[in-house]
Amino acid sequence: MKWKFTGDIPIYLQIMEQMKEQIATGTWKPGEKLPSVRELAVQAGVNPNTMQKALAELEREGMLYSQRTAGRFVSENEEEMNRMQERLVQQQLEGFAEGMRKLGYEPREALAVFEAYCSRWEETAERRRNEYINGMQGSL
Amino acid sequence: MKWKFTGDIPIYLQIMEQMKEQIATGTWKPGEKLPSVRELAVQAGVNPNTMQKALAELEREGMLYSQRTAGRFVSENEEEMNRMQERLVQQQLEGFAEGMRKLGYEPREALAVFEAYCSRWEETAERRRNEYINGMQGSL
Amino acid sequence: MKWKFTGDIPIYLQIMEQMKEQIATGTWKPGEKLPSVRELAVQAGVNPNTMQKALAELEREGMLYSQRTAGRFVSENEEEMNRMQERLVQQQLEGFAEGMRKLGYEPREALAVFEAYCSRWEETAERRRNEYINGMQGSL
Amino acid sequence: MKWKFTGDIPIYLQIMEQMKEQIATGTWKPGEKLPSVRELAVQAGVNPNTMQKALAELEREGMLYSQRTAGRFVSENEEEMNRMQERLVQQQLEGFAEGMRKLGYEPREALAVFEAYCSRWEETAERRRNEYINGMQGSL
DNA sequence: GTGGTCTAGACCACC
DNA sequence: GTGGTCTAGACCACA
Repeated sequence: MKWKFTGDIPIYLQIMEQMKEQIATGTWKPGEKLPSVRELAVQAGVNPNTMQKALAELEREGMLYSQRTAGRFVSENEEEMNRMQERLVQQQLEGFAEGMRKLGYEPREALAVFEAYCSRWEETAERRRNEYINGMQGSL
Repeated sequence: MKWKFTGDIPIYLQIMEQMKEQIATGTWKPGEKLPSVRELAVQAGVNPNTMQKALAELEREGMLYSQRTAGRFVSENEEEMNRMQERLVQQQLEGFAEGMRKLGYEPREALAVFEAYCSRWEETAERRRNEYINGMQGSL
Repeated sequence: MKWKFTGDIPIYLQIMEQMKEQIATGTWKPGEKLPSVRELAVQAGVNPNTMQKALAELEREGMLYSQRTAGRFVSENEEEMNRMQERLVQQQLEGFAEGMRKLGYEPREALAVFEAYCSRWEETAERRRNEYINGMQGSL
Repeated sequence: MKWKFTGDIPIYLQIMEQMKEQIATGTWKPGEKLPSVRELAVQAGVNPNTMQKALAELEREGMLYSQRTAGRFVSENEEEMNRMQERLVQQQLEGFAEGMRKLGYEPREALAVFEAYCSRWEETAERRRNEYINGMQGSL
């Protein structure tokens, strides 16, 4: 696991976010055992207190559970995890819709704008891919 | 202008956000004179210093300009304002795409999900409209 | 006389500066009679109080003198004017030397840098002149 | 660090200027940790808020960066700092050229005048040095 | 009356 | 102990 922090957001929040990402994308599987707090803290280069706070918070949110003697694990309660995931997605959607509304866009308009954004994004991704391939060929 | 603050974000940032909304949606027109710092502070129920900080920051961002003895005005530089608006939209788009990516969604997938969200939203809006009409009829 | 004001410096100071420039460059000659305060204020588009303050200040500095009934005049005391001019120049020199010193430049180094600046300046001026001439020719 | 303030310029601007000087002349090195806001405020004899404002502004300009719980540091981005330095020099040059222009001097003329100023300055410096040496000898 | 600056003193989240 | 935010209240130059 790679950790990267920016200066102006509480570190424990950044840790939580990055852990959620690991779980959502399946890098960390349900039931998997986490390293100890101390080890994680060392890996991340943060104060153990800070790591502890992040894990405790994630536990409160139901993403992790701890067995007093055996360590901490990614939650296995699939239903719970799904509900969690769904809630996060819902938050994203509402946040985006609300943000765009404040800028004067109706949901459908926001949708159109985001569609355009996706197209632009795919285009550049495509271009990069080609450049990468050409670069490879050039190096032969 | 109505002000509403939540406890966990600096007030001056919330003021800035709400003012941007007023300008983006055209409630405040370019060139329009704002109430004095003191008056705005009273309206919002915050300390003049806090309001001052929010306004100064918005000024730094180019949304407002001040004439030291005459008051503060919404920026008239239309081009600048458009660029501002565009930047805010871009931020929304990128924030949403990034947020969804962290939840395991590719941009196109996020688009589909948001499309579904829009449909749901329109449906409820439609339903509410009908209920409203029916309610009206019922009250006759 | 053309007036141009920027927002973040007291207007009366800007008036003073621009008047000094007029006098230093000989646009206004010693002994020349100035328009009335009211007229100047109208020309400059400022409050008569503001213009009055600027003129009073210039008078205090010895650049103008007023005859109660006849109006205000540019000072004729040549010696005084020369001393004034010299003082202003001295201020510029010292200010520049001090500013550069704070940036780590000895006077001689500052001189060299300014020499380079002059060369650059002349170059662009030259280029602009040529472009102007060519533009003229092109329009024939 | 010694602090000295004059009454007619906002204190926080004077603080900024003096800090820039410290950094430009290398008294404060890139990456170096600054004393805490409170301590600096005490040293300078100003209110912590005032010091905070000055530091925040310098941070906005990229001369400093802060880690919320560890303290404030001089920026390490050397390239950025060089650009900063260059910009300050450029400001000095343009300010001087413009100031002299208003007094009726073309850039080259200003250069000549400044050259004379440098010579005078070196002369007095030389004289002072000799007096100092003689004083030393005299005191034997 | 306007924006701007400053002081004094407080509280907070974070590490 | 650190930076950051906020309040309450004051003063100033300017128009």
